[in-house]
Amino acid sequence: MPESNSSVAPAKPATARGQRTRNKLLDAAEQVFGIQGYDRASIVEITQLAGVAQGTFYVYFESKKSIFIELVETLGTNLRATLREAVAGIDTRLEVERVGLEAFLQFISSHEHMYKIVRQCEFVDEEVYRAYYTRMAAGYVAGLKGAMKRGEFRKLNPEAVAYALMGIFDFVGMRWILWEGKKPPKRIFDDVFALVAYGLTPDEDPRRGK
Amino acid sequence: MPESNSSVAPAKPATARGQRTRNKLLDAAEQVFGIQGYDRASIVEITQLAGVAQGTFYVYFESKKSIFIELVETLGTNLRATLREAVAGIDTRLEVERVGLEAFLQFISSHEHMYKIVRQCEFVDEEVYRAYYTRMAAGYVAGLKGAMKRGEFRKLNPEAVAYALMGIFDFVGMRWILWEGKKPPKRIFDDVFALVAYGLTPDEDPRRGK
Amino acid sequence: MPESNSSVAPAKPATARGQRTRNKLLDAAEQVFGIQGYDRASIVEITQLAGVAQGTFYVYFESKKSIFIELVETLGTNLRATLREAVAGIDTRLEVERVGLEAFLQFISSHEHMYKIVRQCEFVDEEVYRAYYTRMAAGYVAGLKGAMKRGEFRKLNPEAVAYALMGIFDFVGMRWILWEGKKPPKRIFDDVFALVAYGLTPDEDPRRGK
Amino acid sequence: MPESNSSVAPAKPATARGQRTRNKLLDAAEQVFGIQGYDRASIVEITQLAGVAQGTFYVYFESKKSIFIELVETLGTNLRATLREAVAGIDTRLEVERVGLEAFLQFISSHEHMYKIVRQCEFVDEEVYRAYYTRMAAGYVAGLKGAMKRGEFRKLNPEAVAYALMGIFDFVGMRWILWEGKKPPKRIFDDVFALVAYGLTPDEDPRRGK
DNA sequence: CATGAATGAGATTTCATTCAT
DNA sequence: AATGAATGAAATCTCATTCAT
Repeated sequence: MPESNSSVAPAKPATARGQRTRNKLLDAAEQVFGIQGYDRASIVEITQLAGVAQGTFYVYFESKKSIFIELVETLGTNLRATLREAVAGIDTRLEVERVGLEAFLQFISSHEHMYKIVRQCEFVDEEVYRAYYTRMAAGYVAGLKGAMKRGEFRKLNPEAVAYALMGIFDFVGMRWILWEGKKPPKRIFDDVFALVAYGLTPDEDPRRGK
Repeated sequence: MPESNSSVAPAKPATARGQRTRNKLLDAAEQVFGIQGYDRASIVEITQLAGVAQGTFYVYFESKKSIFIELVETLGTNLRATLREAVAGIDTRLEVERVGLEAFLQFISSHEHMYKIVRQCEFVDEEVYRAYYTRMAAGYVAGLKGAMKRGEFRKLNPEAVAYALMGIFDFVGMRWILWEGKKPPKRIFDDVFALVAYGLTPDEDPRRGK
Repeated sequence: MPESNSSVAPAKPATARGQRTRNKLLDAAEQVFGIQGYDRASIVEITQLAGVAQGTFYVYFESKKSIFIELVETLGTNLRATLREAVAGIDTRLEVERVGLEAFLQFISSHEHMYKIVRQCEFVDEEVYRAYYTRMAAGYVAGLKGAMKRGEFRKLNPEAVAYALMGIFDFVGMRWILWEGKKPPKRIFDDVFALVAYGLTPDEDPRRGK
Repeated sequence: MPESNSSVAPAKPATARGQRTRNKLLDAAEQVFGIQGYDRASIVEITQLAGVAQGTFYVYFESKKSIFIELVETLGTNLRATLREAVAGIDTRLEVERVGLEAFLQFISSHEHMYKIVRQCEFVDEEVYRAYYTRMAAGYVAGLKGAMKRGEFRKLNPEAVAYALMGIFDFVGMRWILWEGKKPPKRIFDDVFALVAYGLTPDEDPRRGK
């Protein structure tokens, strides 16, 4: 596996046609990485699925690794944006959590490969992998701090809570969406959320429960 | 002269010397798979670390995949046994959870590679990967059902709760043990556990909290 | 990072340069398989003789086996075509046999490796091996039937005769061309042919003998 | 494939037990070489089929090649002896041929692997391979010369005839016994023999035909 | 006599990447 | 911008053979 040495870093495409080709490659890569995993995925397969020649790949991407990382980062950015938009305008934090969970499950339902892609990233570039969760956690922490200060949530270490919540969402998503192939039934969703709600809101909070 | 008929499935070693060699290989494999991940790990590296010749590997294991799977299954079995022993004799379920979390974090602290190994398994053999969590979940579910029946825990779907708890433990372990390199500070541990405790125990339960 | 999904079946070369490379490989393979036999032949040796890099082989052929089979089938097709052309226009069947034997010996004289290649095929792909002789026999049978119906040849089971003739030619070719390195002297050729002629033509046939 | 260097050439077994083990290995080797061919056959497989440990092989045989050659030579010797015995006491040469063909087909019927073993030999040790046919041919030549001198057979080059006959027998054996799995039907046998008979015996010979 | 552990050379195959066109 | 031929390093796996017990 020669490490690129000379060769200029590919520039962004200048023409619309170039832009299109680049996107075809990204889409194909999402499929292939999602199904085969990073190491088993091959550039040939990606280019074939994209319908271009092998050499074309290196017109747009520096390496296999670089397209993978771009993919992970794009997915992360999109997921966070989706969540932000989903909860915009909601005024109780607990409701934010409910809608957030809902939106998260929805997002991974329609990006079936994202799970595997993100997880593979741990082995491809640890830094990028951590950044993915670190940024996600940062978003949570901000929201949680506010809710704790306002007394909506118990006063607990916000980072601990953030990772706990991400863990719950991740595993529930894996169990039902990845393995079952569909979003969890309402009964499961409600119970997961109840656990979260009781865990987060102070006993005396009248709004608690649903 | 390859293109063989799958040759001969390696038998268990007949002598103590053989047993020793096999173990050296397993130990080396745990290191190498843990550091490099399945695909990047190479048999050469494993045998070098084990201090045997390359061909010796195939005296004891059928393939790279087979030693990996043996490793994952052994780790799973050991972890479950450790947890079982840790909580034996404890009579309140909440305390079981606390001790269980403690033991889990302890276990992965001393098997630093287990995390990555288990996660890689998703890409190596999906069935084995699912079995790992399915069995773990089954253990939880049994305990949770009892606690719910006795009124110690809220009545929620036990499988949902099992995966939620595994998710919490997994992510907290990742964040502190994997990334930080040490067990989470008491403050974090307590807050994670508080979240779980409030989430699980009914409001009126006098034993709740710590 | 092997353990792939059979990757991509090599397409026919798109450029003249590619076609040239593919042919160089086929030529080299004929030499190497002919001298070493299938199993002892190695891809390295073939590519070295062809003057290309090892990986280039797999640009044009799926596997060692596939190039070998292509070789056998090509040889069979060429031999049959050569025989067909050699006897075209000849009107007595006995003369056809004489010219055919001549042409056969000539063909293997100038394809010194063909013998060993075809024989190895029995161990590489039995079906291809049988097809080689089955097709050859079919050609014979057609001609023999006609000659028998016209009374030129004795009425004998045509398939039996076809295999007997192929056996004679094969063994005579082996004894003189393969082992001696040159075509059998006239005296041998004539006696072999006499045996065939007397065996095939009815006693009263005035044209019999030479 | 290391070539043996030191290590003493294995002596013939001293005990009856040793003799038994050696024979078990030879029998197993006949099976394995016959089914897999020389190169694909492995010592492990032979020893497993023989029910002994891998190392035991080298107590009795110097190498893979040496057991193979012993096998070929034994088969050749046995075949020739069988033919000799079958035709002993027969006084017309044509009848000798008929009975010889019969006996040949019978022999290979009951040594199903012999065909492939002998053919593989061409690629293992050319000298042994030629000796196999050379000796067989020598037997024929002797008999043919006599028959020709006595006027029983046409005067043709005896070696040419010998190889032609061996070719016929070989190919007929291949077509019916190897491929069909049973001896050729009487009709085929008779026609093959008729071809031979008419080819060999002078026209005026009153005994000709059947 | 017999065993089974150990070796290491060698074989096929894959694939990211480069480059001339 | 796009192509497809070519490369060569590296990976997994096989197996004849040796050796200590």
